[in-house]
Amino acid sequence: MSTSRDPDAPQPPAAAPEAGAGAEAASAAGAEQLALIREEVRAARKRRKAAPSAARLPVARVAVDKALSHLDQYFDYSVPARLDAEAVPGARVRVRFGGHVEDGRRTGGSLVDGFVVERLAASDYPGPLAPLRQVLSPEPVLSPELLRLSRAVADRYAGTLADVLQLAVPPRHGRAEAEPSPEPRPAPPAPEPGGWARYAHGESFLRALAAGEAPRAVWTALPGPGWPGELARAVAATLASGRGALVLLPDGRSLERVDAALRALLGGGLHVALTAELGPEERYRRWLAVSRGAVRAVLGTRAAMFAPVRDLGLVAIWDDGDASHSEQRAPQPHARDVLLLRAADAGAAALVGGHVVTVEAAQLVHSGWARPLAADRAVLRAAAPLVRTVGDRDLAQDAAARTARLPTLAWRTARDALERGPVLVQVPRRGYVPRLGCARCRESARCGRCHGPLEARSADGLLHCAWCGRPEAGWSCPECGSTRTRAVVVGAKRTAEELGRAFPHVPVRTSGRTTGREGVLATVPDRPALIVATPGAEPVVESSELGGAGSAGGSAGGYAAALLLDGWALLGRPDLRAGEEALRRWLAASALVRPASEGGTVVVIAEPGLRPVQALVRWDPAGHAALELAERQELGFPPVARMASVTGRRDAVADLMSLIRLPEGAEVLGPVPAPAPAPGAGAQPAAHAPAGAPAGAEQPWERVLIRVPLGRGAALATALKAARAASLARAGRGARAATPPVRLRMDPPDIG
DNA sequence: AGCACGCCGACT
DNA sequence: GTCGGCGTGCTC
Repeated sequence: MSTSRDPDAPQPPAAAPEAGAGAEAASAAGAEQLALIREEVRAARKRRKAAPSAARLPVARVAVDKALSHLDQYFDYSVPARLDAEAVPGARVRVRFGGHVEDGRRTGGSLVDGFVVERLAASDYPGPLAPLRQVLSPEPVLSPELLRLSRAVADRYAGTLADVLQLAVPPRHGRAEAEPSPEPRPAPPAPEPGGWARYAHGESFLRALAAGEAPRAVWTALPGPGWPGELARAVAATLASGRGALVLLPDGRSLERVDAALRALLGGGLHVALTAELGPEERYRRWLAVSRGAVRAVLGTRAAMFAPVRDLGLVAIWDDGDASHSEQRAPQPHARDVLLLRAADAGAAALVGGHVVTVEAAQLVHSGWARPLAADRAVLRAAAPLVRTVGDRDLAQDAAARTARLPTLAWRTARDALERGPVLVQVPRRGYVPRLGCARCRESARCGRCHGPLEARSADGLLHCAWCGRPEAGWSCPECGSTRTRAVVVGAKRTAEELGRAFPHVPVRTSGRTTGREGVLATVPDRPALIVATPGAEPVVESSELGGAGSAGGSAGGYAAALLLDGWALLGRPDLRAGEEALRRWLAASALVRPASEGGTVVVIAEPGLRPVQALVRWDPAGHAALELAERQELGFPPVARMASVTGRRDAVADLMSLIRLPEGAEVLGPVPAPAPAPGAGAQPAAHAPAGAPAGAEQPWERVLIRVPLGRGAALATALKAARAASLARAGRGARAATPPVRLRMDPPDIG
């Protein structure tokens, strides 16, 4: 690293004498020379100290890139005159941080990166200011809006600004930065409504976007291949109003579909896609084009949630229930929340869409913040496939199901559909945690006090609550009164092979991370085949418009049928969202099937009486979400309450909990034993104790859940942050080094 | 995280 | 009397 721009860097004096050799070095002459050198160095330092500061606004307030939880604050530095022009607000700088004062001058410390937050005429810091060492680039990458957003996200998630800035500002790439960004293109004309005409308020939503207004909607997308086009038109309408748009997709495949739709609508040059696949240089190039205002529309995966779109007019998220919208790095913000913060800050429109409606989205409607955007029942019926169920009673009477593992109805449906086109078979992924349910009716077994899930944890044979840890001695099913439980889990490893045997003359292909050797397929041709896919990896059927094997009748395209075989595995997950998640995956697969009018049929192997199954049969995701929301309200579950988890070694958790000043109405659940996180999973790698460490050093991990009423989430985050800072400050150095810090998580997704 | 300051035991 | 142990606190 060049030090030419660093005046304080230790440098040899200009006429450094050669080191004396042998005994002569210790002579009086040598000592005299050393003193002379020392004098020279001091004089040089003085000369450098005289380096003038900038005349105007000589102070730079800097957000230092050090994720110390008790140091979440700005630091002021003086701006040397030579850096005056470059040290603009938002610029990346390098400063010396953490040194000490030695006869009036600063030594030691390490160079850290940071961002200039603002330039000031004077600092309120009483001590002498250290100078900025280097301006890495005058590019103002941290705009005031991005800083405001990062601050808000840090506060909401009990994280530090430094952590969020790591997510919000991509690493610099010199070559990309040196290039000019393309000329901004003129705004396109407002688009025709297209598929939005199928929705009750679709056209008015699009008109409002084009008119520069800020409508907010929870969009229940119709089944079929139309939704990428609808998103593209929403973007185009926003661009037409002279504003920018940001659309987040859960994965690269869905992003490519929207990208293609937008290209078909507007041509290229008006938008960019931001995904991890691009690599750092190209990603930074595109990010800069957005930051500089050269491109006003962004399609991206979750890391693009911070994309610095200018004059933000619309934020949109597709399939907000998909787990990949949740950032894995601290402080683990959720893309939906970040987008909603941005919409509120910028006065932008918001579109939360998917085939399913999440409870969080339903709450946006319930609170009046957003309006529902859905099609009338008649339109929906014309677009949706027929959904049929196979429940336990059907299975019990079905000898074929026991041997072939494929119920008769499913087999017949597939056989008939294979005459007309491809058939999708959705099978569960492996690795789901078994959960306890009623042995008779499979209702999930929950704690009588806090409604957490019960688990058979220890050898004492008792059931324990996974949330509050209370043993549940006399559980009985609230539905049917049975007192027996059983693990509710299904494996379907050999589904593909078994199907192959059931349909010997049909090609079988697989799509999925773990399932097949082909990996995840984006598309499959529109011809008879069995496509076995895990949830989220379902390929789209290629459009048969241009030749191909399509029928002459002008088919809408899609699978002729889908078999959803993973019902129990999905519903049996130890998760609050199991029902919503099952419905989400079923709807995602079913939305790829042709309408019932063209013979499209879905068979789901699940009890027809269950709420998500009924919602699938009636294709009523909004109704399902409303019921879920009402139930969460009753039980005090998120998102009606806000929750946080505190995970760490027993002492560390106990210490933090003893220091925290909880907001009013807070409820502490636990602690309960928790698995020690994998080293790579969290922010910091867990320090391994040396082999000879005393046995007491290896403390078990525990987790506490804290639940507060809606509206106290911010207070809870603040309290957690303060408690962690106090805990870190109190812990001795040795203790701090030996114990990995507690992990705080707002809105934990995996609370059972 | 580094790094220095500060206040108590064995040494030239 | 000092050298140095690491407990405690600060870093613009």
